[in-house]
Amino acid sequence: MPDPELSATTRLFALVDVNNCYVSCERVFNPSLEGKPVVILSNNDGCAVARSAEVKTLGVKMGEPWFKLKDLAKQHGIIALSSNYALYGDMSNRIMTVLRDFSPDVEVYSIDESFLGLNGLGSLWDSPTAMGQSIRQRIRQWVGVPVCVGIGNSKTLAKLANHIAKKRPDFDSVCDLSSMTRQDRDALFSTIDVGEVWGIGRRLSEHLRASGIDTVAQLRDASPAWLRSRFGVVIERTVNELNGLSCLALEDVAPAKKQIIASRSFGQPVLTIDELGESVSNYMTRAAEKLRRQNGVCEAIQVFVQTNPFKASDRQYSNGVVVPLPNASCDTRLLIRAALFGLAQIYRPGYYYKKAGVILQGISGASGQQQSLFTTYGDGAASEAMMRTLDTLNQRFGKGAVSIASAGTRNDWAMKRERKTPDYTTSWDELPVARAN
DNA sequence: TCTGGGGTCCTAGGACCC
DNA sequence: TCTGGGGTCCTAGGACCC
Repeated sequence: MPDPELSATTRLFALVDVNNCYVSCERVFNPSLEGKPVVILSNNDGCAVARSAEVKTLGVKMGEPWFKLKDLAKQHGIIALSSNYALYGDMSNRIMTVLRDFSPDVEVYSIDESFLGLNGLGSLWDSPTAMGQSIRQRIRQWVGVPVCVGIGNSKTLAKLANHIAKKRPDFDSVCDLSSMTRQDRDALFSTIDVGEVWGIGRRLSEHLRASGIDTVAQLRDASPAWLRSRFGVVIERTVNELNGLSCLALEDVAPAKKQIIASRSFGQPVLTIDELGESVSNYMTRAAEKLRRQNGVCEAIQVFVQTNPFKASDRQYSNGVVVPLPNASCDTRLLIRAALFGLAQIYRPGYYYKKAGVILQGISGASGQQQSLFTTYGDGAASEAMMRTLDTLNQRFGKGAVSIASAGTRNDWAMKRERKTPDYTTSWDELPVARAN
Protein backbone atom coordinates (compact mmCIF):
# COMPACT_ATOMS: atom_id res chain seq x y z
CA MET A 1 0.00 0.00 0.00
CA PRO A 2 1.42 3.38 -0.88
CA ASP A 3 2.07 5.74 1.96
CA PRO A 4 -1.04 7.94 1.82
CA GLU A 5 0.90 10.84 3.22
CA LEU A 6 3.00 10.96 0.09
CA SER A 7 0.18 10.78 -2.39
CA ALA A 8 -0.89 13.78 -4.38
CA THR A 9 -4.30 13.87 -2.74
CA THR A 10 -2.97 14.12 0.78
CA ARG A 11 -5.13 16.30 2.90
CA LEU A 12 -4.08 18.43 5.79
CA PHE A 13 -6.30 19.49 8.68
CA ALA A 14 -5.85 21.60 11.76
CA LEU A 15 -7.94 21.43 14.90
CA VAL A 16 -8.01 24.58 17.00
CA ASP A 17 -9.39 24.09 20.50
CA VAL A 18 -9.78 26.64 23.29
CA ASN A 19 -8.12 25.56 26.52
CA ASN A 20 -10.67 25.21 29.34
CA CYS A 21 -13.00 27.27 27.21
CA TYR A 22 -15.57 28.58 29.67
CA VAL A 23 -12.99 29.32 32.34
CA SER A 24 -10.76 31.11 29.84
CA CYS A 25 -13.70 33.23 28.66
CA GLU A 26 -14.52 34.28 32.21
CA ARG A 27 -10.90 35.17 32.81
CA VAL A 28 -10.88 37.58 29.90
CA PHE A 29 -13.43 39.71 31.69
CA ASN A 30 -12.19 39.04 35.19
CA PRO A 31 -8.39 38.81 35.14
CA SER A 32 -8.26 38.28 38.90
CA LEU A 33 -9.35 34.69 38.16
CA GLU A 34 -6.03 34.08 36.42
CA GLY A 35 -3.96 31.41 38.11
CA LYS A 36 -6.74 30.53 40.54
CA PRO A 37 -8.72 27.28 40.62
CA VAL A 38 -12.04 27.96 38.87
CA VAL A 39 -15.00 25.78 37.91
CA ILE A 40 -18.02 26.69 35.82
CA LEU A 41 -21.29 25.15 36.92
CA SER A 42 -24.20 23.84 34.86
CA ASN A 43 -27.86 24.77 35.08
CA ASN A 44 -29.03 25.20 38.69
CA ASP A 45 -25.36 25.13 39.64
CA GLY A 46 -25.59 21.35 39.54
CA CYS A 47 -22.39 20.04 37.98
CA ALA A 48 -18.94 21.26 37.05
CA VAL A 49 -18.96 21.62 33.26
CA ALA A 50 -15.60 23.36 32.92
CA ARG A 51 -12.48 23.32 35.06
CA SER A 52 -9.33 25.38 35.08
CA ALA A 53 -5.98 23.61 34.95
CA GLU A 54 -5.59 24.12 38.69
CA VAL A 55 -8.88 22.33 39.33
CA LYS A 56 -8.05 19.47 36.97
CA THR A 57 -4.83 18.96 38.94
CA LEU A 58 -6.94 18.47 42.05
CA GLY A 59 -8.60 15.51 40.35
CA VAL A 60 -12.00 17.07 39.77
CA LYS A 61 -13.80 15.21 37.00
CA MET A 62 -15.92 16.66 34.24
CA GLY A 63 -19.58 16.59 35.26
CA GLU A 64 -18.83 16.12 38.95
CA PRO A 65 -21.76 17.35 41.07
CA TRP A 66 -20.92 20.56 42.86
CA PHE A 67 -22.25 19.43 46.24
CA LYS A 68 -19.67 16.66 46.26
CA LEU A 69 -16.94 19.22 45.66
CA LYS A 70 -17.80 21.66 48.40
CA ASP A 71 -15.26 20.34 50.90
CA LEU A 72 -12.48 20.26 48.35
CA ALA A 73 -13.50 23.71 47.19
CA LYS A 74 -13.27 25.13 50.69
CA GLN A 75 -9.93 23.45 51.20
CA HIS A 76 -8.33 24.81 48.04
CA GLY A 77 -10.27 28.01 47.51
CA ILE A 78 -11.97 26.85 44.33
CA ILE A 79 -14.05 29.62 42.79
CA ALA A 80 -17.32 28.43 41.29
CA LEU A 81 -19.20 30.46 38.69
CA SER A 82 -22.60 29.91 37.12
CA SER A 83 -22.34 29.42 33.38
CA ASN A 84 -22.97 32.30 31.01
CA TYR A 85 -23.59 30.79 27.60
CA ALA A 86 -24.30 34.10 25.92
CA LEU A 87 -20.78 35.19 26.77
CA TYR A 88 -19.18 31.94 25.60
CA GLY A 89 -21.13 32.02 22.36
CA ASP A 90 -19.98 35.54 21.66
CA MET A 91 -16.35 34.70 22.39
CA SER A 92 -16.66 31.66 20.16
CA ASN A 93 -17.89 33.78 17.26
CA ARG A 94 -14.94 36.11 17.64
CA ILE A 95 -12.52 33.19 17.52
CA MET A 96 -14.16 31.72 14.43
CA THR A 97 -13.87 35.09 12.71
CA VAL A 98 -10.13 35.15 13.36
CA LEU A 99 -9.80 31.60 12.05
CA ARG A 100 -11.46 32.48 8.77
CA ASP A 101 -8.55 34.84 8.12
CA PHE A 102 -6.26 31.82 8.13
CA SER A 103 -8.23 29.44 5.93
CA PRO A 104 -11.28 29.65 3.67
CA ASP A 105 -12.33 26.21 4.89
CA VAL A 106 -13.51 26.37 8.49
CA GLU A 107 -15.80 23.86 10.14
CA VAL A 108 -17.15 25.05 13.45
CA TYR A 109 -17.30 21.74 15.27
CA SER A 110 -18.43 22.93 18.68
CA ILE A 111 -18.47 26.08 20.74
CA ASP A 112 -14.75 25.75 21.43
CA GLU A 113 -13.39 23.72 18.52
CA SER A 114 -12.91 24.27 14.82
CA PHE A 115 -11.38 22.27 12.02
CA LEU A 116 -9.45 24.11 9.34
CA GLY A 117 -8.67 22.76 5.90
CA LEU A 118 -5.03 23.59 5.18
CA ASN A 119 -4.67 22.29 1.64
CA GLY A 120 -3.21 24.81 -0.70
CA LEU A 121 -1.96 27.05 2.05
CA GLY A 122 1.54 25.54 2.31
CA SER A 123 3.27 28.28 0.36
CA LEU A 124 2.08 30.92 2.80
CA TRP A 125 3.96 29.49 5.75
CA ASP A 126 7.38 28.10 6.59
CA SER A 127 5.67 25.07 8.07
CA PRO A 128 2.29 23.99 9.43
CA THR A 129 3.71 24.52 12.90
CA ALA A 130 4.56 28.12 12.08
CA MET A 131 1.00 28.64 10.98
CA GLY A 132 -0.29 27.01 14.15
CA GLN A 133 1.80 29.31 16.29
CA SER A 134 0.53 32.31 14.40
CA ILE A 135 -3.08 31.22 14.95
CA ARG A 136 -2.43 30.76 18.60
CA GLN A 137 -0.78 34.13 19.08
CA ARG A 138 -3.39 36.04 17.17
CA ILE A 139 -6.32 34.53 19.08
CA ARG A 140 -4.52 35.21 22.32
CA GLN A 141 -3.95 38.81 21.31
CA TRP A 142 -7.25 39.63 19.62
CA VAL A 143 -9.70 37.59 21.68
CA GLY A 144 -7.73 36.93 24.84
CA VAL A 145 -8.06 33.17 25.24
CA PRO A 146 -5.41 30.44 24.96
CA VAL A 147 -5.80 27.76 22.28
CA CYS A 148 -3.96 24.65 21.19
CA VAL A 149 -3.51 23.62 17.58
CA GLY A 150 -3.24 20.05 16.29
CA ILE A 151 -2.33 19.26 12.70
CA GLY A 152 -2.61 15.98 10.82
CA ASN A 153 -3.59 14.28 7.58
CA SER A 154 -7.09 13.43 8.78
CA LYS A 155 -9.52 14.97 11.20
CA THR A 156 -8.89 12.14 13.63
CA LEU A 157 -5.14 12.77 13.47
CA ALA A 158 -5.66 16.51 13.91
CA LYS A 159 -7.73 15.76 17.01
CA LEU A 160 -5.05 13.48 18.34
CA ALA A 161 -2.38 16.08 17.61
CA ASN A 162 -4.41 18.60 19.55
CA HIS A 163 -4.51 16.24 22.49
CA ILE A 164 -0.73 15.93 22.34
CA ALA A 165 -0.32 19.71 22.08
CA LYS A 166 -2.37 20.07 25.25
CA LYS A 167 -0.69 17.35 27.30
CA ARG A 168 2.93 17.76 26.30
CA PRO A 169 4.45 21.12 27.25
CA ASP A 170 7.47 20.52 25.01
CA PHE A 171 5.23 21.02 21.97
CA ASP A 172 4.43 24.60 23.01
CA SER A 173 0.70 24.21 22.30
CA VAL A 174 1.13 23.25 18.64
CA CYS A 175 1.63 19.68 17.39
CA ASP A 176 2.02 18.75 13.73
CA LEU A 177 1.87 15.02 13.20
CA SER A 178 2.10 15.31 9.43
CA SER A 179 5.70 16.55 9.44
CA MET A 180 6.91 14.10 12.04
CA THR A 181 9.08 11.11 11.21
CA ARG A 182 7.47 7.71 11.40
CA GLN A 183 9.65 6.82 14.38
CA ASP A 184 8.72 9.93 16.32
CA ARG A 185 5.06 9.29 15.66
CA ASP A 186 5.33 5.66 16.70
CA ALA A 187 7.05 6.66 19.89
CA LEU A 188 4.23 9.07 20.68
CA PHE A 189 1.40 6.76 19.66
CA SER A 190 2.65 3.89 21.75
CA THR A 191 2.42 6.03 24.89
CA ILE A 192 -1.11 7.31 24.34
CA ASP A 193 -4.11 5.42 25.64
CA VAL A 194 -6.47 4.11 22.97
CA GLY A 195 -9.36 5.84 24.69
CA GLU A 196 -7.95 9.23 23.71
CA VAL A 197 -8.76 8.61 20.07
CA TRP A 198 -11.74 10.55 18.71
CA GLY A 199 -14.60 8.09 18.41
CA ILE A 200 -13.25 5.58 20.92
CA GLY A 201 -15.33 6.06 24.03
CA ARG A 202 -15.51 4.27 27.33
CA ARG A 203 -17.25 1.14 26.06
CA LEU A 204 -15.11 0.60 23.00
CA SER A 205 -11.95 1.21 25.05
CA GLU A 206 -12.95 -1.58 27.39
CA HIS A 207 -13.60 -3.98 24.55
CA LEU A 208 -10.41 -3.03 22.74
CA ARG A 209 -8.33 -3.50 25.85
CA ALA A 210 -9.88 -6.90 26.35
CA SER A 211 -8.63 -7.72 22.85
CA GLY A 212 -5.13 -6.59 23.71
CA ILE A 213 -5.31 -3.16 22.11
CA ASP A 214 -4.23 -0.61 24.68
CA THR A 215 -2.48 2.14 22.77
CA VAL A 216 -3.08 4.35 19.77
CA ALA A 217 -0.24 2.61 17.96
CA GLN A 218 -1.84 -0.79 18.46
CA LEU A 219 -5.18 0.44 17.21
CA ARG A 220 -3.59 2.07 14.17
CA ASP A 221 -1.87 -1.20 13.27
CA ALA A 222 -4.85 -3.46 13.89
CA SER A 223 -6.70 -5.03 10.96
CA PRO A 224 -9.56 -2.76 9.81
CA ALA A 225 -11.52 -5.73 8.50
CA TRP A 226 -11.31 -7.55 11.79
CA LEU A 227 -12.25 -4.44 13.74
CA ARG A 228 -15.19 -3.87 11.45
CA SER A 229 -16.56 -7.35 11.89
CA ARG A 230 -16.13 -7.11 15.62
CA PHE A 231 -17.16 -3.50 16.38
CA GLY A 232 -18.80 -2.04 13.28
CA VAL A 233 -18.02 0.34 10.51
CA VAL A 234 -17.36 3.42 12.59
CA ILE A 235 -14.19 2.06 14.13
CA GLU A 236 -12.95 0.85 10.77
CA ARG A 237 -13.12 4.41 9.54
CA THR A 238 -11.33 5.62 12.65
CA VAL A 239 -8.44 3.25 12.00
CA ASN A 240 -8.16 4.38 8.41
CA GLU A 241 -8.08 7.94 9.61
CA LEU A 242 -5.34 7.08 12.09
CA ASN A 243 -3.35 5.76 9.16
CA GLY A 244 -3.58 9.09 7.42
CA LEU A 245 -6.38 8.05 5.09
CA SER A 246 -8.84 10.90 5.36
CA CYS A 247 -12.41 9.57 5.47
CA LEU A 248 -14.20 12.44 7.18
CA ALA A 249 -14.66 15.50 5.07
CA LEU A 250 -14.64 19.05 6.32
CA GLU A 251 -18.19 20.33 6.62
CA ASP A 252 -17.96 24.03 6.11
CA VAL A 253 -21.70 24.56 5.99
CA ALA A 254 -23.46 23.31 9.09
CA PRO A 255 -26.18 20.81 8.15
CA ALA A 256 -29.67 21.58 9.44
CA LYS A 257 -30.61 19.90 12.69
CA LYS A 258 -32.61 16.71 12.39
CA GLN A 259 -34.03 17.05 15.82
CA ILE A 260 -34.17 19.88 18.29
CA ILE A 261 -34.26 19.28 22.02
CA ALA A 262 -35.08 21.70 24.78
CA SER A 263 -35.06 20.37 28.30
CA ARG A 264 -34.05 21.34 31.82
CA SER A 265 -33.90 19.88 35.26
CA PHE A 266 -35.81 21.82 37.85
CA GLY A 267 -34.17 23.48 40.80
CA GLN A 268 -37.03 22.26 42.97
CA PRO A 269 -39.14 19.17 42.38
CA VAL A 270 -42.42 19.95 40.64
CA LEU A 271 -45.74 18.29 41.46
CA THR A 272 -48.53 19.75 39.38
CA ILE A 273 -49.31 19.56 35.70
CA ASP A 274 -49.73 23.32 35.65
CA GLU A 275 -46.14 23.88 36.69
CA LEU A 276 -44.92 21.24 34.25
CA GLY A 277 -47.03 22.80 31.53
CA GLU A 278 -45.47 26.16 32.15
CA SER A 279 -41.98 24.74 31.79
CA VAL A 280 -42.90 22.70 28.74
CA SER A 281 -44.35 25.82 27.12
CA ASN A 282 -41.12 27.68 27.75
CA TYR A 283 -39.01 24.87 26.31
CA MET A 284 -41.21 24.68 23.28
CA THR A 285 -40.91 28.40 22.71
CA ARG A 286 -37.12 28.07 22.63
CA ALA A 287 -37.17 24.96 20.48
CA ALA A 288 -39.53 26.58 17.96
CA GLU A 289 -37.24 29.59 17.74
CA LYS A 290 -34.36 27.31 16.84
CA LEU A 291 -36.53 25.55 14.29
CA ARG A 292 -37.52 28.77 12.57
CA ARG A 293 -33.93 29.98 12.59
CA GLN A 294 -33.08 27.12 10.26
CA ASN A 295 -36.25 27.75 8.24
CA GLY A 296 -37.60 24.38 9.20
CA VAL A 297 -40.90 22.78 10.06
CA CYS A 298 -41.45 19.64 12.11
CA GLU A 299 -43.98 16.88 11.69
CA ALA A 300 -44.18 15.69 15.26
CA ILE A 301 -43.16 16.69 18.70
CA GLN A 302 -42.20 14.60 21.68
CA VAL A 303 -42.66 15.60 25.27
CA PHE A 304 -41.16 13.79 28.25
CA VAL A 305 -41.10 14.06 32.02
CA GLN A 306 -38.94 12.38 34.63
CA THR A 307 -38.59 12.11 38.38
CA ASN A 308 -35.22 12.38 40.09
CA PRO A 309 -33.35 9.14 39.37
CA PHE A 310 -30.72 9.96 41.98
CA LYS A 311 -33.24 10.03 44.77
CA ALA A 312 -33.82 6.37 45.50
CA SER A 313 -36.33 7.13 48.23
CA ASP A 314 -38.71 8.74 45.72
CA ARG A 315 -41.13 6.70 43.65
CA GLN A 316 -39.75 6.82 40.14
CA TYR A 317 -41.64 7.59 36.98
CA SER A 318 -40.58 8.66 33.54
CA ASN A 319 -42.56 8.74 30.36
CA GLY A 320 -42.73 10.39 26.99
CA VAL A 321 -45.09 10.51 24.07
CA VAL A 322 -44.85 11.48 20.42
CA VAL A 323 -47.59 13.77 19.13
CA PRO A 324 -47.87 13.91 15.34
CA LEU A 325 -49.01 17.22 13.92
CA PRO A 326 -51.76 17.46 11.32
CA ASN A 327 -49.47 19.64 9.23
CA ALA A 328 -45.77 20.22 9.48
CA SER A 329 -45.36 23.43 11.38
CA CYS A 330 -43.03 25.84 13.11
CA ASP A 331 -45.75 27.82 14.83
CA THR A 332 -45.03 28.27 18.50
CA ARG A 333 -48.65 28.31 19.64
CA LEU A 334 -49.52 25.16 17.78
CA LEU A 335 -46.41 23.37 18.98
CA ILE A 336 -47.12 24.37 22.56
CA ARG A 337 -50.62 23.00 22.29
CA ALA A 338 -49.32 19.76 20.95
CA ALA A 339 -46.82 19.58 23.80
CA LEU A 340 -49.49 20.26 26.42
CA PHE A 341 -51.66 17.62 24.84
CA GLY A 342 -48.83 15.13 25.12
CA LEU A 343 -48.10 16.21 28.65
CA ALA A 344 -51.70 15.59 29.65
CA GLN A 345 -51.32 12.00 28.48
CA ILE A 346 -48.16 11.19 30.33
CA TYR A 347 -48.67 13.19 33.49
CA ARG A 348 -49.45 11.16 36.60
CA PRO A 349 -50.21 12.92 39.83
CA GLY A 350 -48.30 12.10 42.99
CA TYR A 351 -44.76 12.17 41.66
CA TYR A 352 -41.96 14.62 42.30
CA TYR A 353 -40.91 15.64 38.82
CA LYS A 354 -37.33 16.77 38.35
CA LYS A 355 -36.97 17.15 34.64
CA ALA A 356 -39.06 17.77 31.55
CA GLY A 357 -38.38 18.51 27.93
CA VAL A 358 -39.57 18.59 24.36
CA ILE A 359 -38.07 17.21 21.15
CA LEU A 360 -38.99 18.42 17.69
CA GLN A 361 -38.97 15.54 15.21
CA GLY A 362 -39.42 14.92 11.53
CA ILE A 363 -37.78 18.20 10.69
CA SER A 364 -37.64 19.23 7.09
CA GLY A 365 -36.43 22.46 5.66
CA ALA A 366 -38.92 24.89 4.31
CA SER A 367 -37.61 26.51 1.17
CA GLY A 368 -38.31 29.87 2.69
CA GLN A 369 -40.23 31.80 5.23
CA GLN A 370 -43.28 31.95 3.02
CA GLN A 371 -43.66 28.26 2.75
CA SER A 372 -43.49 27.72 6.45
CA LEU A 373 -46.07 30.45 7.00
CA PHE A 374 -48.35 28.80 4.49
CA THR A 375 -47.90 25.44 6.10
CA THR A 376 -48.70 26.83 9.45
CA TYR A 377 -51.62 29.10 8.82
CA GLY A 378 -52.37 28.51 5.17
CA ASP A 379 -55.87 27.85 4.00
CA GLY A 380 -55.48 24.64 5.97
CA ALA A 381 -58.93 23.73 7.12
CA ALA A 382 -57.19 21.06 9.15
CA SER A 383 -55.32 23.58 11.21
CA GLU A 384 -58.38 25.73 11.71
CA ALA A 385 -60.60 22.87 12.68
CA MET A 386 -57.96 21.60 15.00
CA MET A 387 -57.64 24.93 16.73
CA ARG A 388 -61.39 25.09 17.26
CA THR A 389 -61.45 21.59 18.65
CA LEU A 390 -58.65 22.50 20.98
CA ASP A 391 -60.46 25.56 22.23
CA THR A 392 -63.61 23.56 22.90
CA LEU A 393 -61.64 20.98 24.81
CA ASN A 394 -59.82 23.61 26.75
CA GLN A 395 -63.10 25.06 27.88
CA ARG A 396 -64.51 21.70 28.75
CA PHE A 397 -61.58 20.13 30.55
CA GLY A 398 -59.43 23.09 31.40
CA LYS A 399 -55.94 24.00 30.39
CA GLY A 400 -53.75 21.06 29.47
CA ALA A 401 -56.40 18.63 28.27
CA VAL A 402 -56.11 19.43 24.60
CA SER A 403 -56.47 17.15 21.61
CA ILE A 404 -55.02 17.73 18.24
CA ALA A 405 -54.85 14.34 16.66
CA SER A 406 -58.46 14.04 15.60
CA ALA A 407 -58.51 17.11 13.40
CA GLY A 408 -57.37 17.35 9.83
CA THR A 409 -55.55 15.17 7.38
CA ARG A 410 -52.55 13.25 8.45
CA ASN A 411 -49.44 13.06 6.40
CA ASP A 412 -47.74 9.76 5.67
CA TRP A 413 -45.21 10.13 8.38
CA ALA A 414 -47.85 10.62 11.03
CA MET A 415 -49.90 7.69 9.78
CA LYS A 416 -46.99 5.34 9.98
CA ARG A 417 -46.19 6.71 13.33
CA GLU A 418 -49.68 6.03 14.53
CA ARG A 419 -49.66 2.50 13.27
CA LYS A 420 -46.54 1.75 15.23
CA THR A 421 -47.69 3.27 18.45
CA PRO A 422 -51.06 1.70 19.19
CA ASP A 423 -51.09 3.05 22.72
CA TYR A 424 -51.24 6.56 21.39
CA THR A 425 -54.55 8.20 22.28
CA THR A 426 -56.18 9.61 19.18
CA SER A 427 -59.61 10.46 20.50
CA TRP A 428 -60.27 13.04 23.11
CA ASP A 429 -62.78 10.68 24.71
CA GLU A 430 -59.86 8.55 25.73
CA LEU A 431 -57.88 11.38 27.24
CA PRO A 432 -57.03 10.76 30.84
CA VAL A 433 -58.34 13.38 33.17
CA ALA A 434 -54.90 14.58 33.90
CA ARG A 435 -55.39 17.37 36.32
CA ALA A 436 -54.25 16.88 39.84
CA ASN A 437 -57.39 18.32 41.39
C1' DT B 1 -45.52 -32.77 7.88
C1' DC B 2 -42.58 -30.32 5.03
C1' DT B 3 -42.62 -24.34 5.30
C1' DG B 4 -38.58 -19.25 0.51
C1' DG B 5 -36.20 -15.41 -0.28
C1' DG B 6 -35.49 -10.77 -0.92
C1' DG B 7 -36.44 -6.38 0.19
C1' DT B 8 -37.95 -1.86 2.78
C1' DC B 9 -39.21 0.75 6.64
C1' DC B 10 -39.38 1.67 11.40
C1' DT B 11 -38.02 1.60 16.25
C1' DA B 12 -35.38 1.03 20.38
C1' DG B 13 -31.24 0.94 22.23
C1' DG B 14 -26.46 1.64 22.40
C1' DA B 15 -22.43 3.99 21.31
C1' DC B 16 -20.16 8.19 20.50
C1' DC B 17 -19.25 13.49 20.57
C1' DC B 18 -19.05 18.36 22.84
C1' DT C 1 -30.49 19.27 50.60
C1' DC C 2 -27.79 19.57 46.08
C1' DT C 3 -26.30 15.20 40.26
C1' DG C 4 -26.16 19.38 32.65
C1' DG C 5 -28.03 19.93 27.98
C1' DG C 6 -27.53 19.27 23.67
C1' DG C 7 -26.66 16.31 19.35
C1' DT C 8 -25.32 12.21 15.66
C1' DC C 9 -24.86 7.63 13.74
C1' DC C 10 -25.19 2.50 13.62
C1' DT C 11 -27.31 -1.96 14.43
C1' DA C 12 -30.49 -5.59 15.42
C1' DG C 13 -34.82 -7.08 15.05
C1' DG C 14 -39.68 -6.79 13.96
C1' DA C 15 -43.43 -5.59 10.75
C1' DC C 16 -44.73 -5.74 6.42
C1' DC C 17 -44.70 -6.56 1.37
C1' DC C 18 -44.32 -9.30 -2.92
